[in-house]
Amino acid sequence: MKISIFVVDDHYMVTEGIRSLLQNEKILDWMGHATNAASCLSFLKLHEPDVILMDVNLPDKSGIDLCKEVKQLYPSLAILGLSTFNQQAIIKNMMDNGALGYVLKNATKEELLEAINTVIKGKVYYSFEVLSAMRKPEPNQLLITRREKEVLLLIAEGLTNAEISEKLFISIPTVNTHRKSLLEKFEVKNTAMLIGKASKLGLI
Amino acid sequence: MKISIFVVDDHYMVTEGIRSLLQNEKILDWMGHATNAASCLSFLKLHEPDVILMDVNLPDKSGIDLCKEVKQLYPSLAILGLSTFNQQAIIKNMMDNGALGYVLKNATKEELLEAINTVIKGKVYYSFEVLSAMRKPEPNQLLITRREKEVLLLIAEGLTNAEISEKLFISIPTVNTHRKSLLEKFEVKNTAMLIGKASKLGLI
DNA sequence: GACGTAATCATTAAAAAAGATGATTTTTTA
DNA sequence: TAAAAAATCATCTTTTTTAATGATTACGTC
Repeated sequence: MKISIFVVDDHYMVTEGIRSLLQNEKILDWMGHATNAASCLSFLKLHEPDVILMDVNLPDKSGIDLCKEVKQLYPSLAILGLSTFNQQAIIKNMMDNGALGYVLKNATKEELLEAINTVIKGKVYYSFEVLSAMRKPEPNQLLITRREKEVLLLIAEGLTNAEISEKLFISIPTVNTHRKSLLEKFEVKNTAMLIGKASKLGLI
Repeated sequence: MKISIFVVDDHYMVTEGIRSLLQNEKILDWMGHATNAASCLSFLKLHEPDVILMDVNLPDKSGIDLCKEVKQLYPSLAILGLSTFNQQAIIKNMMDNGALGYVLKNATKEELLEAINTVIKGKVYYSFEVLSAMRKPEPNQLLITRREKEVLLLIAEGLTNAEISEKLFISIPTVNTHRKSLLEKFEVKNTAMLIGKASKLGLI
């Protein structure tokens, strides 16, 4: 039986590249592509692919959110995360929200086929490069708590401690505590570095 | 006479997508692709394509630097910038360094062909979306001066005013002045927002 | 139900950044 | 070369952040 594939990516060159790579595989059935989350969801109301290749960055919502939604609506569907970024935070987030695997956009045809064949069986697939990135003993960015992340986002928006404390209904010293934890966990020494690093990691 | 095309992009899916899009165009001659700046330069020692499609983000050096180098070595070569990002700062930078046009990775086949046919004649090409982005009266990010940019980078690295003043051999008040200009030009109210915005714009 | 972590708040002090104004000297550029 | 823009420095004030310590409460997990 054929494996049906659907791709969600806003870059036409990428979807076309994938189509071109996979078109001669007799085991695969190309169902088309969507360029945003909304049209992906519409498509899924009418069709049911076996595997979705899903970009992490979409114009209307993040691939991570879309992944979550799709997985709730169609739990049996296998989702493969797709991105140019090889970053623990993003990858982990994607996997936590239901993706079964993760491949980079510089993956070879062989990697892509292996990924598809792996997730279709319900197993987890990471490409080689992703694995080696995951192994790196990166700082503790992933360990930041819910509250710390809220504070981080507000800092990035330019709010001062006083403003944050108002917005979150907590005291200024508390905001300060979170702020200090963030500096520690990110291993940086001030706000500028914090935002820089968080930005690089795609957290803001 | 055929137009020979060469692509520099580290994402295999993208180069494959472009190849697939262009393969049936009789007027074009596909010369292959490189996945990094170094192999692009090696290739150019042996061959001379008419047009290069060049990604802005390469693993070994930025497309902007590569663009500059290639243009110095082979002035007659037409370079088309290629990126997922539609940002004035990057686009302007690329064009200033010798690119003749700029297309996004979600460009259609028609756009791509038009871009190639335009730059081969020595004319400038912007895709529709790029043009509309350029028209937007974005802040004054592009107008930051050399010195301001230096200061910006050091701020992003986490240096304090005192440290920056030492590094650049200027007084602390001067650093402060630059810092304040940066806040103004970026239309932000503190360091956190500054770094966030600069990061989004790909300046750091 | 004990334990660890997260989240909360407090106090005090030092360091750094931001805001306001003004002024001089280079550099660029029209 | 004259005007405009950039880079430099100064003073002073206010706001904000960072640091150092300590402590209580809430919550989920084993």
